[in-house]
Amino acid sequence: MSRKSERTRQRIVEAANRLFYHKGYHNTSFTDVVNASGVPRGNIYYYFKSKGEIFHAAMAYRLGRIEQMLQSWTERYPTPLERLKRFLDLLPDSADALLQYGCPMGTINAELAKNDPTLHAEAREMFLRFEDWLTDQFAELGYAGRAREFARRLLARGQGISMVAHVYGDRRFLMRETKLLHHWLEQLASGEDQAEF
Amino acid sequence: MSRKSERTRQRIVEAANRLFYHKGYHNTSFTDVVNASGVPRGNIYYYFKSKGEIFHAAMAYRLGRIEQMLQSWTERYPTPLERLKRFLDLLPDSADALLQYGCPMGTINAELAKNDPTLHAEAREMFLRFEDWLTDQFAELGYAGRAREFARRLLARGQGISMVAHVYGDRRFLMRETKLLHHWLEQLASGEDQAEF
DNA sequence: GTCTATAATACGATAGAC
DNA sequence: GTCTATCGTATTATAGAC
Repeated sequence: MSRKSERTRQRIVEAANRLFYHKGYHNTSFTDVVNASGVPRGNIYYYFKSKGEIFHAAMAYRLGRIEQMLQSWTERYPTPLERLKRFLDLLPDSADALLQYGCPMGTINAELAKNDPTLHAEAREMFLRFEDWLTDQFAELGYAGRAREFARRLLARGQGISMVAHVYGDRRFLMRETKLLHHWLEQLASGEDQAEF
Repeated sequence: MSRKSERTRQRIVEAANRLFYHKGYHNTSFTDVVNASGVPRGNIYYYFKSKGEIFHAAMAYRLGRIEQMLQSWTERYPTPLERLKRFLDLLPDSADALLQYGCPMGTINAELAKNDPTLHAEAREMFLRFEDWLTDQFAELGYAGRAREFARRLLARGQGISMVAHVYGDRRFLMRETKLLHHWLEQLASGEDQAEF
């Protein structure tokens, strides 16, 4: 595959990925992808033979970025508390997009979990990567036995905050609730587990 | 409008409402509604002149049921703590549907908030009704100044739990996290606010 | 008010020239 | 590898007989 064709393919993937986030999967048409990517209509079928395959490529692209991000956090921050707090910073850092389109991971999963098991399994992988990484951090923090429980709980808290902030368009809510999660993590790190959350 | 035509109209609304929940709005076709309602094809256009109008009717239907439910809780349970705990019982009570299709209120809002402002405004009304009712209960519990904050937080917690339980298909998570929320409410009712959550 | 037939368009996908 | 023209189907929506 030539360098130019790789770039074309990547243009399609990134355009489709953006549209799937901004409009949802079912509400994104082939024509949308064609227009957004600038690639001639039939040409897309040279790279992907169906809409499902484009989705597959978009999820692979996202997974790569997520893994890259998590790995960079692991390298940059020496303590699990710092890493977990960096994770929480995703919320304020991407507040604009979250308010307008919701969580890129949560909204696509909620849409496809209804009745597209194959596509949903690919979308769910994003959750699993985050969960594994968060589990590692909670374990290193001293909660080995409950690390996965805490990880899943933290994901759910983030999803709830993103969802409600999105539905209400409420930036202050997003910021306020994120602070609460910081407090929780600090309590956990200091050994004061009584809050339980 | 005759009694029969009212029944026909209602059949359409209920079929569409169920489909919007089970498949999502954009993934529900007119043909789906025709098949599910048993009403002849063109006949639907006698009652609704567009898909958007069917959605409007479906949301009005849901809102009526929500208001009916909240009012019955207000009448049946004398204390705000009992009412709030009844609200939490929605999660285990509808666990089967939540695991398969997600929260009926959350998923439709997440889908339409992306880029359908008119339809989204109608879906958001459901959140507002719950929030107002929850706010009343927290106020009566003695947290007048923070009642709306607590109401929105409780909604977000429920949304996060529903979302993650849906994505993972994890019923035990749903049950476990709901218990945590019960503890929170009990702490609030007993005046031990230090947990903050 | 009810129903069938069908229009008009948008959809995902293909064929084939270059 | 690239691009245009177009296919067959599913979509929303209408016309008009009863």
